Amino acid sequence: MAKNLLIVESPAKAKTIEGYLGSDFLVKSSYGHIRDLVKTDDAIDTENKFKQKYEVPSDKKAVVSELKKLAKEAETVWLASDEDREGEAISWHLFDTLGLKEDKTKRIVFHEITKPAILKAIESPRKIDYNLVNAQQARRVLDRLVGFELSPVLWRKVKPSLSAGRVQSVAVRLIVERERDINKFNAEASFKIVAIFNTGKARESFKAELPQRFAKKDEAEKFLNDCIEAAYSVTNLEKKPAKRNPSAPFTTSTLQQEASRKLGYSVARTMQVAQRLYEAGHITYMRTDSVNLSDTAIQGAQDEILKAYGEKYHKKRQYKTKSSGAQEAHEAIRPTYFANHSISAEPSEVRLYELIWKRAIASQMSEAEFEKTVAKIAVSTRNEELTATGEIMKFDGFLKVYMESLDDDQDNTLDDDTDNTLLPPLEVGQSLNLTEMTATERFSRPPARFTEASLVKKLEELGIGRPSTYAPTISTIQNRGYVVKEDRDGKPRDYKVLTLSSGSVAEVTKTEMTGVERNKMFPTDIGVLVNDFLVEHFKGIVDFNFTAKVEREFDEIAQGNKEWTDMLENFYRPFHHEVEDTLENAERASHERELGVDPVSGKPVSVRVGRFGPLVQIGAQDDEEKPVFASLRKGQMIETITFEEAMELFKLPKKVGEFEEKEMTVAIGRFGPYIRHNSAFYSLPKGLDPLDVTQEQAIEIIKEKRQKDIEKIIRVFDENPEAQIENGRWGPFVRFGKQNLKIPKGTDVNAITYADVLKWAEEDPKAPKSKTAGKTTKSPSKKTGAKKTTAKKSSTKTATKKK
DNA sequence: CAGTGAGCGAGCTTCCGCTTGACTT
Repeated sequence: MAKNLLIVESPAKAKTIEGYLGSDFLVKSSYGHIRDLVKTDDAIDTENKFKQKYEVPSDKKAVVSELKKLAKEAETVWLASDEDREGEAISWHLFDTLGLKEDKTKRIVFHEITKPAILKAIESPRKIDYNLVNAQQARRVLDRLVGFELSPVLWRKVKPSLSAGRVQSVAVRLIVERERDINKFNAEASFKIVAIFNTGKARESFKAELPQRFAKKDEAEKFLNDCIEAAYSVTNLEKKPAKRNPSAPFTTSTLQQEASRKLGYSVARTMQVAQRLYEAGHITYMRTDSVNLSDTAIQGAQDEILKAYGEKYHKKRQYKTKSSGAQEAHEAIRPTYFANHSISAEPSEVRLYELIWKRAIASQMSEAEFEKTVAKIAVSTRNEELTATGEIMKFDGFLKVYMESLDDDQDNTLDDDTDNTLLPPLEVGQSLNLTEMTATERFSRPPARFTEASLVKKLEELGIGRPSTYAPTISTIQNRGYVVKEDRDGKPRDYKVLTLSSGSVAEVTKTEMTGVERNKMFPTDIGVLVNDFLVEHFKGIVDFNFTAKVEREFDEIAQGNKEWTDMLENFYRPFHHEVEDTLENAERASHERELGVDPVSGKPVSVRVGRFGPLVQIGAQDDEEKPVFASLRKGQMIETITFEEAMELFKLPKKVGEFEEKEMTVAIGRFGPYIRHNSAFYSLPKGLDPLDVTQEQAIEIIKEKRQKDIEKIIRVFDENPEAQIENGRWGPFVRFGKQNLKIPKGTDVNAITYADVLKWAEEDPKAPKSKTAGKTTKSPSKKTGAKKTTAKKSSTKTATKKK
């Protein structure tokens, strides 16, 4: 048996480290935390120094008993969890739960998984740092108290099953407030002047712009008119060098942002793919807030850059973290081997790997060098000067491999399409010919809505949440129904363009789409309702600086300058008082709004959140005649819907006639307007107003859809017409009655036999097999099905609950 | 004795951070 048992948090890490150490060491993983507060309300005794009740959750029982056994057999147990607050607590929980002995236990730490780093760590073991452990307990207890006292307030005052917490409630607040900022934003129009000049020589035309804009069309028109007779000349030429530095290698948050911008991945997808890369040994750990690279990594990157691009492209760089809450227990995210420019894996993994490789390599490369030229151009009839800028790259440096994308909101002042292109050779005093000049009406832009990734960025800036929780938090606030991620169509908007060419000024009106959104975060009515309630009654908790404030106190605890129970005492007493006070005195939260009076019935029209979501209602609850209801549609909210929009909702669903002796109904659903006929759904073509659909049009749409469905069928099996091969959205699949079957990779579609279909149908996990057989459980909840292996545990749990 | 108001029933939901599978859709 091994003399030494070394415990780390991640099994992939354990495997790597085992390779570095000799056979004297057995390396195992705790799979993160092994203990947590019990789920019940008595987990913390607030009257008795916040004494906690911990338990080993059922899915950790096996790990704990194995570690216990191995620890007993080992001479020395090395606790090698991460070097941060949570890691220290994991070590302490292991020490306590496994029943380790003080003299047989050593605590070690390392920030990078390299052989020298580990050997060095083993040479300098220490004891568990109980100040750090206490800081973690304070964090854990505070989060539980906040979450488990606030949530029940919401159940009572808003709706059951809702949740609130230090992190999620602030995330929702950010989205709600951004939405309000956008709603109250007034776009201001101004006219932007762009001129195209030429020097008289072929292919030597370029663009210049007036730095200032005109607020009024008249002013812009006057400028263009003044320019008809004007002469133009270069008054000033300035050339200056510019440099651009590469970004630091990825952290969890920056990886999520770039994968979102460049690859269109959700934050959850990014983490899933990164996890696979990590487990396959392609990249270092993906949950990190550090931009630091190990010495071996810096050397590895240097070797690769010298080999692939030459010395001129290399520059050794050390990065420092910007976010204050960072705990830096790991390295930055980087490829394990810089020599692998790419890997062979699933396409999603390859793309993410290449992104990580490029970013890490670029971070050790030299800066890109530019020469920027700014030319000022005088207009003889006006005082203003036009500006032309050109930029040429003198040396590409890191741009040879990597160029970071910009956020939408990094350029939100005014619509802009300044492209820095090449200028022809110019001289001061040189006169220029005007090819064309335009004055285009542009509008100031509202603040950008959050994407999942830009929300993560904001949370990180505020020090809220950790790398391991960004993705789950984003999921939670969507699962609770506080926010939705969706597309919005936007509205057309007219703008004017004045053009001066061939000596006269002409005006045209053009149309652009505004407010088009893709994959953005929008608050729901329930999200707004909960947020406003929390902001009104628990301002301190949903304050953007709350986390930063308590983090400072956690740091003091970690340094041994503060008692963790004192800190909690100071926080909890007033907080709990607010909870009690709110439960007792606060009104039920409601956002009911009266919109007006229905001209037909003379009854009031109002909007509110109902059992199944936001609704409009004509008539009052206590009327003799029952009120009429309609649900709000995608994009409509209680706060902003108008009387006219609300009344429109009652016009649908609408019958549009009969076809094949069945009624046709037009309505708007989750995916847009549709016709329902004989329990089948037919989408309306874009641009057709559902209110205008005639019987003839509806029949036409149904027939067209049927025809298209027929065209999708590749083959029908002779043995059974219910079985057919169809062309689907992602390629061919087999339709077998109500089952949709995947065709296994590499199968020749033409060679599929009916026997194959029967076999696949049998193997299909979704197959509607004999469900009723054998299952006699009284509570058919999701959990009972999922936890077959832990039947024992659930029985003990119910037993403890009874007492 | 009838009507009214208050309380109870009986079980559920929920936090944040650290880790992977094992599930279903």
